[in-house]
Amino acid sequence: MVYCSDMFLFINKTKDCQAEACNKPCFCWRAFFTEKPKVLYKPMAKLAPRKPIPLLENKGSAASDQQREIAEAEARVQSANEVKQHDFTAECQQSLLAKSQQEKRIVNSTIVLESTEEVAQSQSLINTSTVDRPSYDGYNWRKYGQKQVKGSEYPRSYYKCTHLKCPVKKKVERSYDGQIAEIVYRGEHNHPKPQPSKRNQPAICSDTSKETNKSAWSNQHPQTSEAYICRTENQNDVGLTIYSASSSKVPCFYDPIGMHSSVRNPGDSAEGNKRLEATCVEPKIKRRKIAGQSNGAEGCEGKFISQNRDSQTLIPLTVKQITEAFQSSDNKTNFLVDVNNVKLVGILFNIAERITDISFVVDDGCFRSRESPEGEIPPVPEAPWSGGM
DNA sequence: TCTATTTGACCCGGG
DNA sequence: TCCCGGGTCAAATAG
Ligand SMILES: [Zn+2]
Repeated sequence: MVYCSDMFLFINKTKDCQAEACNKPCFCWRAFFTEKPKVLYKPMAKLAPRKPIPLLENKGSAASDQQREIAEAEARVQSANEVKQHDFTAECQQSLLAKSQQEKRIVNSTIVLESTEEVAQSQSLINTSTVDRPSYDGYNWRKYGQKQVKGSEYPRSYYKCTHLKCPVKKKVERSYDGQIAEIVYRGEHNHPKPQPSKRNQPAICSDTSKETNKSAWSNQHPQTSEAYICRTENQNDVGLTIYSASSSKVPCFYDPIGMHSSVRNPGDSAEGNKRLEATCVEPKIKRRKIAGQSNGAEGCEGKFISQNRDSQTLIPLTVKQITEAFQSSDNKTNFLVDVNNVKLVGILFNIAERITDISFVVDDGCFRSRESPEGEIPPVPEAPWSGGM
């Protein structure tokens, strides 16, 4: 098995387990890979090159590449959601819709792994080329603010989709070393992904400004209904970063920054229909005048504040949660993960040097793989360490 | 000249 | 009512 280095493995909780025989709170999970961001956050102003860089142009500085990677990571997060849409059965989709209001949070941590290409298939949506070509998330974003949030040690950046009238926004928190601390998407795009035109790609800000640069655009993916992207549900997406070593058989995990391990679950209520609240944007009067608070502007701009709004979040998962990992057979590597006190046995299937699938065994013994039809419970693969889970 | 980012000020809901 | 803090605006700035 060949491990791809610097990749993130995101594990998404897609829905609650509905197997009849299962009374326990287990879930269905699906995973996807993304590259591990390495860029350092540089709070410096005006460092970001605004000019979009033609795809493929990047072969340049490592720094650029790193930046791109971060962006891609984000993109994948979002794309994963798309993927999700495809993979699920109608039933699942309904389930998702039910929760659509909830914020989507994805956690990640680091692990090692291989093939960057990831599970590519599913993700083909996004990336496609192994080569860089950042696809970011395929949408164009404009940064409209940055702020140091109180509870967070990292600055939070605010982005808006640049598409006309598209209400989608995203908040990105990134650690100084480039780790994605959290990404939250709100709303759903009301337009298809923009075509990858080298020109005119509004900075895809995937990150703090400086990184914005070079973006190569991507979007290659089939259109997939992006309409669903943000509406997906999960509040508990968890991600693992797999780190790795090129050919080692056993992944070695490490924790670059001692990341956050908190997996936050928005309170989420599932109800609520996801209609984006229309924001009535009225011409606002300029606010920035003198300190005197002027009468409030009269615009009533709806805010997507509640957690039931569509959104997604990326949260790092500490490596501690990956309690064990090792290769069990020719094309499988197992690892044990502890997510919210739920023990998951992850199995990375690797065929032809490509990771083709990942499945998890929840502590209740139910086994779910991305493609597993609802209710079907494939035999539980035996985990080498099963004795001590 | 144009466009995107930076960044401090402002808005506004919650406590 | 005041204060706090997250989110947003928009002038200034940079490329
Ligand atoms: Zn959009």
